[in-house]
Amino acid sequence: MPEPMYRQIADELRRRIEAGEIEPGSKLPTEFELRDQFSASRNTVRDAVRALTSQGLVITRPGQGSFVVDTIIPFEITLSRDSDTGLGGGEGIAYMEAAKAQARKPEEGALRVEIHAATGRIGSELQLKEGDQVVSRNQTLRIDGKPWSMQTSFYPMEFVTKGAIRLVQAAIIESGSVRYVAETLGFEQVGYRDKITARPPNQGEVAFFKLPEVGVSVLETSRTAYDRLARPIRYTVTVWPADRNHLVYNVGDVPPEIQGPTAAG
Amino acid sequence: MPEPMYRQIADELRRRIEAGEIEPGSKLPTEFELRDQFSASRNTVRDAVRALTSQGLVITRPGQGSFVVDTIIPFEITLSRDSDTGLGGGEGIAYMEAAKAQARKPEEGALRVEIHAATGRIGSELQLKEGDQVVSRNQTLRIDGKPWSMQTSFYPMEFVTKGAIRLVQAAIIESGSVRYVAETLGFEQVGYRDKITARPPNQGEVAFFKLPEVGVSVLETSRTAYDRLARPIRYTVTVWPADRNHLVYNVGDVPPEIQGPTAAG
DNA sequence: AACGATTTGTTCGTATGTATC
DNA sequence: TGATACATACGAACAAATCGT
Repeated sequence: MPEPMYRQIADELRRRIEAGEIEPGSKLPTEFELRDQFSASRNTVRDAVRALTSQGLVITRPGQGSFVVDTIIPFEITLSRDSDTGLGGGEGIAYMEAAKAQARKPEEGALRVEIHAATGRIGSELQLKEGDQVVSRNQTLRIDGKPWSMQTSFYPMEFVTKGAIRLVQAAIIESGSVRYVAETLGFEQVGYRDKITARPPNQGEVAFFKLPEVGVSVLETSRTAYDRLARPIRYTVTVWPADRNHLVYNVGDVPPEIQGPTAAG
Repeated sequence: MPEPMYRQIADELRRRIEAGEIEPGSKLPTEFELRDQFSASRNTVRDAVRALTSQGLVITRPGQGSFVVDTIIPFEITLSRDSDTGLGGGEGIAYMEAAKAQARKPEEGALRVEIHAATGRIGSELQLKEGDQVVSRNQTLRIDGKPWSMQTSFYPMEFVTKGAIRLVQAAIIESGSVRYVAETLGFEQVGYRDKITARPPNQGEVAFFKLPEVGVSVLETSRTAYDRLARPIRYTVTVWPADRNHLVYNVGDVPPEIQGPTAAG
């Protein structure tokens, strides 16, 4: 009894997929056909197909069938600072520009502004006291009509009372929030620390990004930005479905990329 | 019929876990107990528990039970260049030092050296011609006895024939491969580009890292390093289980972190 | 718009295997 | 060795989504 039957079936199907016998986007045999092919019960072949979905190789669609996942051309987003503009990568404007450069059509979703008490991570990263308030500015981004990323920035509420009024308005700040805070309050962003992790999507992310419930991870970046006096001025959390986003950091002297992601194939 | 029963059960169990009614590391009721509690069949409660495992909330152990996942203190590894040493973060020596700084005990696994034809991504990133050879140097790293990361570096075989003989020897280069190549051949690394993605672990990674088959993602970083003349001198792929690793990049002027990851809690 | 056929999703019952204590 | 608990496997029935007629 080396391997359970459902694994043997899964391995054989994976072999067929990787050998190109079943092409990306095409339909697998139905569960009843697989049942006959492998002389197993329907439940057992379902276990096999589920093993493949959990590895991100296959998706199932009720009423239609099971399909080999279609290859998505990932969007490469550079999160290190652009040496020309000096802007941080990956946020608002920079993201939009990067998308256009890769011949994609970006759209910004509605901006949602909220005020909360600074809790846990947000409070400690912004070095706030217990009970201090923060403004959160949440925005979604789509590329070519597909939901692509979800970003929430947190600012100390003190920034608003000190004059950065537009932070609490649910309207996009055209020049960019970073520049707005610098011009209004004099807090000039000189650097940031990004922390990156990956995890399965939660229920809200599954719904928003239309992800399968298993087989696709999300990347989460959290960025703390600092001003010249090493004070934290912003904390931004971004969620990126890993099937359509690759994050890029350039460190030191790096030649420009020859082409978009298609060239790297 | 809003939600299928197994989802309702999963949601209720998730609620209990998140409310702290079932603590991290502790045992869930057995499948038979859950069957009685929820008046469902054993198969249905199994579906519920599987939903939780696929979200990384629970692990099941044959003969023992199902357990709420234990919180792992993630290891934070800075991949941007250290401004003092000028070395790239995350590799060999730098990784070991970072681990020690976080009061962890790092160990290096055996080094595996192989020679291959440069295919696909490796060939294009190193700008090699069809049929050119590459040296791969693969190494695993453990922290506190647990497998932590797996790294493979690729160098053009030409480097060896030009004198960097130690690249094909299965022995650790104490001073670091980067410095060795610089000293031997004069290819001094001045920068690198990291591309980061996340995906479900493959079978080999599940086995090596002892990961559950669902619920944990791996981060994959691929680094192309360049010399002063913008020539690629190295391509390194590293796999990091996301449950125990956070990647960090510092961009611009960033104050040092006050403490290890425990402080950020 | 309605219906039937197809295909996956959900639920149950049952039996047996395997890992752990 | 036995008891416990999860894993695998099969069979069956009905539900729900999709598609074409």
